Amino acid sequence: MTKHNKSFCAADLRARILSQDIAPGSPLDEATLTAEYNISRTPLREILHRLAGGGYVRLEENRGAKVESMDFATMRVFFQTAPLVYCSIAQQAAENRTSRQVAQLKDIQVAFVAATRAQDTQRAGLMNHDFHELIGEMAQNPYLLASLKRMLVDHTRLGQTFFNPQSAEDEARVQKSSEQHDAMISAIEAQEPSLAVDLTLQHWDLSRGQIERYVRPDPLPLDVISMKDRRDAV
Amino acid sequence: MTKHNKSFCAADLRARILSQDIAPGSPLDEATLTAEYNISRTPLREILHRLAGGGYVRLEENRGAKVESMDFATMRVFFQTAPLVYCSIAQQAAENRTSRQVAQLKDIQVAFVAATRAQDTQRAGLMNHDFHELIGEMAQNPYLLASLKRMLVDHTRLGQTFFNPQSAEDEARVQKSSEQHDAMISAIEAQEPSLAVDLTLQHWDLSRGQIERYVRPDPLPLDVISMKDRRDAV
DNA sequence: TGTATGGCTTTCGTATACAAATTGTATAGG
DNA sequence: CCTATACAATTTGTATACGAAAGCCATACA
Repeated sequence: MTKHNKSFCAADLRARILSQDIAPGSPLDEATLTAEYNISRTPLREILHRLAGGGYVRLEENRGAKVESMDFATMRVFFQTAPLVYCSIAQQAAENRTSRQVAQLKDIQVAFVAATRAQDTQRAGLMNHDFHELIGEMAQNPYLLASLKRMLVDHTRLGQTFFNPQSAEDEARVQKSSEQHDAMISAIEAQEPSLAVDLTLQHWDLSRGQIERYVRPDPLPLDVISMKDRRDAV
Repeated sequence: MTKHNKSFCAADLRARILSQDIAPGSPLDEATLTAEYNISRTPLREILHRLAGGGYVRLEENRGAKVESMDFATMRVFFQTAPLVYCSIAQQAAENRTSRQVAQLKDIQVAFVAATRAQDTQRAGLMNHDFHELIGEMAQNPYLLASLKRMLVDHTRLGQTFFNPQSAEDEARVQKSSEQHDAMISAIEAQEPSLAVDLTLQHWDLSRGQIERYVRPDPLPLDVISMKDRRDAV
């Protein structure tokens, strides 16, 4: 580790934030990071500013950098806005994609499938992220791309549990997600915007369900700490 | 000029880019700017990175910073996307605005009207920019806000001629634009989303017409250099 | 016992010096 | 006369040292 420490640091921080390896709200101490990645503070601060521009990090004057956190108000807005942005992007991606980009997308999908097969949750999440980000670039729309990228930061963090299947149903959903990716690639390659939009909506529904299950999981079994017993104990 | 040189530099560069005082595509030389604003290269580079994050500036590795340029492909996308983003923002602004923000918006509108009265084209453009950016913040939607901000950078640059009226009709349009602002403030304050959307569409149509007139102006009069004479001359 | 104030530590912001990379130019060879 | 290559000059990228601001803790006073 001598020369491309800077780009490695940037990519690694991004990956660690997306995978929640660094939790939302965590402070990012400059001294610690410079020691960890063996770069000096100047390039590190440039990286932090870039990550801040992309919505990964929040900078506060004289108070350092923190990983951007998600409150409930933002989550509500996230669910409101996602279909609009994702579908608009999908439509334009199908219209404007280049064949070179389609080839790239297929490569990413191969890597994504490999990661899910290998149970590499973190890499699967990152490859899924890159998959959707590349669709965003296919749309050739720098304005909506800005929205999409910001949404994906939060989406990837929220969906981190998705690629860590705990049950047979979970595994079936990951499989279905992968199949939807394949269908989206076909629709985009064939330049069929309305089909791409339909598939995107289905993909969103699947992902939304998973996030909802994560946010509102099954309650703890009542017979372990029964409400009645607790009332008696007080 | 001793201490807040940095924030001044950031604000001034932003204003000069938005007003096309620094033309799209212009190189931003570090040495020149550090001398001009009397700050050192480290904070200047941070400013350039921030401006790059906002879509004002493009950074290329080892090749410095240039003002972001607009090609024809992007302009086409701009016209496609603006109604969607502006209307979505307007609707949510009317739903989610705080009364503090409404007060701020009125202040900006006062400054905007004053600038148009004073024929201060550059300041009018900037106040118009801030007006629409604040509406973006009212929407409380960080995802769409990213799109809006990027659109406004290009919109403000394209519309730079708008507030420099050359004819009675031009002046009437500026007046109408200002009245539309007032109506938008009312709709947002009264929390009437659908009215806000209607007004936004009208405002967009007015602005779009002005941009189209700017991009495709009246041709030069043919009797100055007649086509016939030119053919004979060759 | 609670609060306010003082210095003390830690962390962030800026300047400057140095290293690396790119571009322009001049010269030699075809 | 054109082209290629090497060297010089300019410009960008990085490291480090110094200055400034914020947070913390202890102590003193109400």
